[in-house]
Amino acid sequence: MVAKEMLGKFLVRKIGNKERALMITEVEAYTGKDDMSSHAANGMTPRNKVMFGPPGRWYVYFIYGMYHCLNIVTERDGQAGAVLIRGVDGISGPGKICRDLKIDRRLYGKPANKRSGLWIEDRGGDKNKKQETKIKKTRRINVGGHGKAQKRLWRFVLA
DNA sequence: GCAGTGATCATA
DNA sequence: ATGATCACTGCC
Repeated sequence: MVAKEMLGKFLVRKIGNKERALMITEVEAYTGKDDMSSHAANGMTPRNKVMFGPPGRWYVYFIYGMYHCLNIVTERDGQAGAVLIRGVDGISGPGKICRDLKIDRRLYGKPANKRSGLWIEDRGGDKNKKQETKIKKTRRINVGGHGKAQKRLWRFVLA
């Protein structure tokens, strides 16, 4: 699973001429119709369609009337799947990350690269391997759905 | 524990 | 057009 490989990498946000790089500490994986807790569980809609597209693009959605959440598409074109970035160094909670980094629907469907102003860098080197042992797996937070999907250990946290 | 808040989606 | 739901947060 791609999700845990993202732990320890850096989320870099460019605002104006300033860059902020924050280590990713908490993620959750979501897939498609085999995952009842996923936005993509019931097929493609205008909101989730980027999840079905090629990987490496941002899936940003607005929720509860006041927060955005940031995901990156991870599965091959045609296969729904994304990883929700729930926590970075110094900020915990997907809503707060988007608020602090000024992430909103304008990034929806944009690629993760410098051009879009939001991307991921691997600055870890060998450190990542040591962190492997410190990754905790838990159930996902606040997901709907039922049974098996809720019990999946698809939340990964860096200790 | 739960209110606040509005887009999204199924239903019609 | 309407109503239920929601991958959240902050305050109680």
